[in-house]
Amino acid sequence: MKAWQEALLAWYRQNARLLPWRGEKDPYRILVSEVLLQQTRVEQAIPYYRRFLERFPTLKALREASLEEVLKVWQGAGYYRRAVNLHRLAQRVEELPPSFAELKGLPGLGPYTAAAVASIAFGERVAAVDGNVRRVLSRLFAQESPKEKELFALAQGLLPADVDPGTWNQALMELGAVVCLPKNPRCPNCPLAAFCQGKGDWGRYPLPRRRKAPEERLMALVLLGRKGVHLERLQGRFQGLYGVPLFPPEELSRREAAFGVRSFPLGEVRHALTHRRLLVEVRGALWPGEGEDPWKRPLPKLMEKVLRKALPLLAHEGVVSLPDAEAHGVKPL
DNA sequence: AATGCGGGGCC
DNA sequence: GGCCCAGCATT
Repeated sequence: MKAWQEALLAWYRQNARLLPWRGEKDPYRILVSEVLLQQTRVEQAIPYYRRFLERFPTLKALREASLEEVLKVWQGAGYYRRAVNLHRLAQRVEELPPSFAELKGLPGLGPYTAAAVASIAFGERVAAVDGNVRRVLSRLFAQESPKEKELFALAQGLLPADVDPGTWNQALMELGAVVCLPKNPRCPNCPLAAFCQGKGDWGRYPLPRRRKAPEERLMALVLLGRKGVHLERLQGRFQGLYGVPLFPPEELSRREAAFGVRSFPLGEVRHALTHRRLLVEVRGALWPGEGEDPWKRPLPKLMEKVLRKALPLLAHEGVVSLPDAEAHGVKPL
């Protein structure tokens, strides 16, 4: 084993954060943690990890739950396909297969998550390359734009013999998460500083690829019926969750005609996604249908904003219960 | 290889 | 406001 590998492992033994899934043996619980951690910071994932496992403690419990129930627990965590895929996975297999190759075929498990579960839960010697590992290795070996395949081959070759692969993978990720940071890396505190070829100008490794999120204009139509708001199951973006009709502005007249209403403006809502800046004009109308209480459904954050903007309409005749809304963090204007 | 998919924290 | 996060699926 090389000196830098010893240094990393020694650092990890001393500095590993105490996280709920550290030391966990149950492969299912490790899987849940890894899926929740996809593109999600540790601090954000922890409460969902606890909530999810309290409600679905085993693969069997998850399998027997309804998708909507699963989404309700996932509400707020984002990337809702992860929840859908986890639910599908539970239907697909009785138990988690103990190998990287088999795990990688399951819904929602790509190369990273399959490798993470295989190495951490089952001890398989396979490298798990996430954004942290990519950044750490890019800097350590001064690689500006390493390709994914090369990076995996490199990481695979770096797995030390006689070290638990799950521990090694986590040590590399931990370093990236708390020392080898994207913006302000703490090189003076880094156990690998003496070995790092990219330390001088860390900004080059890896080279950031920039793109700015374009703006997208949409309209949201809040229809207030006798018993509440008209909700649809959303398609595409926010798939599986619920919300009011959301569409491009040019569809307004067609939508109004379909519902038999004339709408009026309630205000604008801005919502930033990673690759889009949404500018949503919220419109409302009284509608002869029934509708329902929206706060009982899994809603994306955008729809919470839309409904908050529509609060003056919702308060109309007290059809929608404001206490329910406030329980969801919605405050009157 | 590029794009869509959430939400939150940090600068 | 931009950037990034223990990525995956689709094209």
